[in-house]
Amino acid sequence: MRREGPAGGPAGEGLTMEAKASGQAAQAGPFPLSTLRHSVSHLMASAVEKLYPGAKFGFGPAIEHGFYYDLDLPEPLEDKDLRKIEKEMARIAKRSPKLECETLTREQARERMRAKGQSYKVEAVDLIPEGEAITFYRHGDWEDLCEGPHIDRLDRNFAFKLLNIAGAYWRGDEKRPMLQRIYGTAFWSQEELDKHLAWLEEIKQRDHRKLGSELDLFTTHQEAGGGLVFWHPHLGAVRRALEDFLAKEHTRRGYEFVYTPHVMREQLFSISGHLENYGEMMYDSFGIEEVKYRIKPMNCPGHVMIYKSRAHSYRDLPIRFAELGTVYRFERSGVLHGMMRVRGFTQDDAHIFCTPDQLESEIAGVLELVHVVLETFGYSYTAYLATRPEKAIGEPEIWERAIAALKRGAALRGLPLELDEGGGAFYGPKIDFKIKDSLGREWQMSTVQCDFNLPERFDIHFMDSDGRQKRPIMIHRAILGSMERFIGGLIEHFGGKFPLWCAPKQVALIPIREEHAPYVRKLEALLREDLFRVALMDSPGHMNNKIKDAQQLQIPFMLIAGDREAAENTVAVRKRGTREQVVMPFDEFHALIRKLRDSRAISID
RNA sequence: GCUGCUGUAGCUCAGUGGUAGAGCACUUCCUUGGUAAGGAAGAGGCCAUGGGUUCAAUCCCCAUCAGCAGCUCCA
Repeated sequence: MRREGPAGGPAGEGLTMEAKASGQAAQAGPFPLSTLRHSVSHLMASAVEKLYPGAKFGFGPAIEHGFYYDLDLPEPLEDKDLRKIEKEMARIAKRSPKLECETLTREQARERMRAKGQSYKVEAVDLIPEGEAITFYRHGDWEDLCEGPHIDRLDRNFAFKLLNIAGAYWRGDEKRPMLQRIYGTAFWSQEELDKHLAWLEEIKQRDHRKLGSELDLFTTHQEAGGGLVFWHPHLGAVRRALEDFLAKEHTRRGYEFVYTPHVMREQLFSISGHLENYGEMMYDSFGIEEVKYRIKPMNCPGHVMIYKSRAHSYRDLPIRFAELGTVYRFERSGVLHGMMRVRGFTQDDAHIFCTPDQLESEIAGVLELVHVVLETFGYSYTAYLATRPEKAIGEPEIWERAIAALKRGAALRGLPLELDEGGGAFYGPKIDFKIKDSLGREWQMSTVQCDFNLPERFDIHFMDSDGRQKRPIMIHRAILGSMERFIGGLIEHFGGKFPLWCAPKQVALIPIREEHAPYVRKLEALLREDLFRVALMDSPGHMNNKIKDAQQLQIPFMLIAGDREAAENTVAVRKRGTREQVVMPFDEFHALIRKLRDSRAISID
């Protein structure tokens, strides 16, 4: 899933100084929030110039949750410099609050920027389209080439904070110089700023890498290599629960599970077009008895092999092959990120081979499954239609047919589609889903892709009712995307508080004294027999300590048992995140959690 | 890959140009406790790896590996 990062993800990196912020926050001020933020980025730039004479400026737009400014400075900035800059900003806002606008001709603008040695700005002047006004905004003795608009005065009431420093290529091009980017944010009130900072803090607390170590979920290892995830038993349990759920939903919808090799002859990927179009993502070949092999970056060729293994009648179609297929892709070291961006991952992949007539209803079927699965986790979503990218195979007419089929499939489900121009896979167009998590962040995961090309390349066919060999169509689709990315996202979505059905441990058993251990061990046996995952905390030690441990591990239910409970066959039940306990017969508790589990309830209340 | 930063006990982190500490976790003993941390003792480190500078390097320099904030690119 693509991370539309909250901590200053580039909402709109323009070639102009235009603020493209969504301005999602309530507009409590006299100007739109994005206008305020854009003005504060100017204020920041002027403070930087004061503190670091000779600074050169790039772009400094407002973005989704704040603003940034790209700067070329002789020295690298440190975090503590941000506080210094903030102080200087406050001073400038008080001393020269008035923002004024001036319109210049292109030549004047170029000359003025050249005179100041602002080489990036000189370039920026030429990026302004013909016929558009070229304006400068000034406060005090600092001015910036900028389209505006801005707030009128910098001494209005607002609150701001500079957040972090990072490198950013000039104009987003990795072949160009790297500038220093300062991210910050601003609001019309201190309360709103505080709320935003609390949100950022919550994101930090829920970071899957942090929870991953606190809850003993997964690790990566320097000695094993970056981007390779080791799933510990706790996360293994989560994955197992998801896989069981998926297997049921797929079987119910006529999918059949297959298993294909992880390495295959290089030639296969040459036929499929992967080598040519996806080669830079693939690991080098290696020889087996003089023949070149590759680790697979995708599962499709393997599924085609199975399809090709015999002749098919139109009566066989659609054929739906599903596989939790593990693939390996080269990712540059700097992009690796916990479980979210890795080099080896498992897709909940499937390929549907169908006739042209079946295409739309099959697409609609996939969309239905996507809905059922995402709903189970409480995700809302938006669907995007991704069209032909620059690097693509297949004739444009074929692409048009596929796009039309996706549109009609979505229409069958009444699913509205946003457009993602040029975002398709090299072999066909697709519908991608962006989900919104409990912190309001958007991620990309599910995908449905139409493919007229692989059937052609592998020359697969079916015998139609008219006695002619025809070409089937392939639909590639993944619901979760990758287990790694999806479950990494789930950790953050739930903040480690998994629903009962997929929680690593579902019930903690805590005897009050050691002599109550046999009773809780008896309960453990009953629960395990019913396939519950139980944390039996019967080692010597104090009850309070065990309660603390169980709470910290976010175990949904704690059962505490002493003399009374053992005598009456009851349990004192304490729910995750609460301090109250309810005593009930064990059987009643058992029935309760069975219902919660089997209904895959999101909440344990 | 690029820019900047980081790597000390299983985890979170102190610290020093003369080869190391805390809390939690772990082990053992004591404690028998009714809803978030009982007490004591012990064990645990080639200070990421490889080079260099130095009488001497965990500390300074270089490279490599891994991580962090981003950029670029993606499930």
